[in-house]
Amino acid sequence: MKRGATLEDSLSYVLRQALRQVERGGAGGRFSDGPLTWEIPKDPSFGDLSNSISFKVAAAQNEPPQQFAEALLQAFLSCCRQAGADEWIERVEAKAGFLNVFLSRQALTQVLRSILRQGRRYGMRRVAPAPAINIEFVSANPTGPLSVAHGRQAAVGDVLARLLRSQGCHVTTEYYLNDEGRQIELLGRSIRLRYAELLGRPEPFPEEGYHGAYLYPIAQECVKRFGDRLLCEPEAKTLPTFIHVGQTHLLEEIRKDLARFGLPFDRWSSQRWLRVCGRIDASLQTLRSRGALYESEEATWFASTRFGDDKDRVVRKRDGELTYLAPDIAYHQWKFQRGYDQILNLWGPDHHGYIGRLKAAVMALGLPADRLVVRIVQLVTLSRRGKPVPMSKRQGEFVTFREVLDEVGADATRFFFLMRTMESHLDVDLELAKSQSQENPVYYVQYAHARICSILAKERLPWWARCRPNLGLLQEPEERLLMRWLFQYPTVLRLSAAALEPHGLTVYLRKLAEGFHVFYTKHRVISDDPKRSAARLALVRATRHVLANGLGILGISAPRRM
RNA sequence: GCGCCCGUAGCUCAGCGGAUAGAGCGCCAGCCUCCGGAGCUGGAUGCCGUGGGUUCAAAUCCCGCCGGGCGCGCCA
Repeated sequence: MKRGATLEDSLSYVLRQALRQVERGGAGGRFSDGPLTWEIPKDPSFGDLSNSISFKVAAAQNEPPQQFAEALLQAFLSCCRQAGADEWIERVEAKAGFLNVFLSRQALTQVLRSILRQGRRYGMRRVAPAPAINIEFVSANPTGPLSVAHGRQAAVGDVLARLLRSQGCHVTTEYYLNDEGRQIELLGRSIRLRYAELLGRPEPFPEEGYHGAYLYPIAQECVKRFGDRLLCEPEAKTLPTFIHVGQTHLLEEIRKDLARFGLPFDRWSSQRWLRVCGRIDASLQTLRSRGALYESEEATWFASTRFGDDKDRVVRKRDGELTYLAPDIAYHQWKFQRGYDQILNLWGPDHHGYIGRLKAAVMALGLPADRLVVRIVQLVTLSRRGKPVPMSKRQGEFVTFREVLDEVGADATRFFFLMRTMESHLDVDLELAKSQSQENPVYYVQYAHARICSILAKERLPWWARCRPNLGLLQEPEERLLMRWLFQYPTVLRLSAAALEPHGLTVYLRKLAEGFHVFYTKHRVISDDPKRSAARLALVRATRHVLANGLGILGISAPRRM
């Protein structure tokens, strides 16, 4: 096996060679140059890896699939021999058109050995040069507490970053701060009104203001720091003070939640900063020089329809103010200028209509728009024992991310947020998520890890057994199945990263934990047979590494005891 | 009206072009002299929303319809 290549990689190489041989004999097209991917059959009776390329080639060559599969099988076997890979394979079958590969015991024990050698590096890839990827997510306005939907975005984005890093990418996580504009001014005014209210001089509260009770502590702070001085001056003059106090406070709360969730952003970008250093004007200038802006009805428009958008968009309003699109264009131009190979944004579903205009802007700037990928993370609903929990409590109040974190805890919250594909609506049953018992899938996985730790703590082996465990002794079906799961881990990481979908990893970890629990129930690890104990301890130790690595990528703790 | 997401077991959802459609929860029946029972074993449950099409092969891809959710501002 080539250094750094997984067993799966090597077998793909061999398969490609075999296909080339068979194709040369036949009349068909060049399938051997196309993508060749192994599937992992759910049913182990179909082998450890399987491939259905024969159907495609056979259809093109007008040949029965099974007949082609049999020819491919012969070529595959001889290529294996040539490549010296035949020791990894117990047997290969051509069945109903599929090519099913059964790994040898040697291959599986080799997997075990590489896990034990690599430890936390198992499953990691190294790519040179490392692609640079920027992921921007959460980016909630500092005008209130994080919502449950933000929490889901936080979990997905963070795990995506870790997954991509595991595949050798250089990832920057980034939070874009809308620290200027109408919403922020509204925040300042809302705080001022609460402040006036606390001082016994209430004024009518506007419909569109921020009604949430979380503004009272901020108003209280203003009272403490400034007394009633801020009411003596005109609103226009004191607004910056209210905004500053409010934004600082709310941003601090957001950071606290994210920190509790184990999520430190690499970079915080600010809209205000973009404006101050002239980047917004500059990018509008670029658009103008490229003829993508025009004036109409006293406003400035971006001709986004020329770049595939449904309609043109205003960037500067009649009153001279910029719309939110202008700074966002500048922000993305700046991200491109920073030289990323891929720029990934995670947005809520309410932003989906916005993708078109942003892509249009990137194209209009002459930037490679295909490097910008926007994924929508769908909404979260909460339930309790199957009954929906209303997300919006009173006016301006909603169930916050923090409340869920308080009730359920960071580990379980993360796991539940990652159990579904990000583009599906997600329902989290709070009672299920926080129950520290039977039915909770988080504990199922963590329990497997803790169980192994407690076994390992009991290890009392003679030195000779510990040094060179004979892994060939692992012959029980449950042992083989467990090794099969361990073998799949790198593939699961690779596929999850490629699909930009973390949830496959949570599904996998449940299966791995199940594989362990089944093995554990059936067989004793530590027995009076030192050789067998040593082999099983090695198996169990490898399992622990993979559980810990997988949980690590999910950002979930792998407890030694529970 | 237009756009996006979703309709799969009683509930929450995997599977997203391949072999007999799966898991968890819930329900029923079992398993601790022995490494952690937060575990394991067995059982019942399905016109994969619907009608067409593409394909050797469709829950999966394409089109129509029905049902649910969310968007569609010179708000962000």
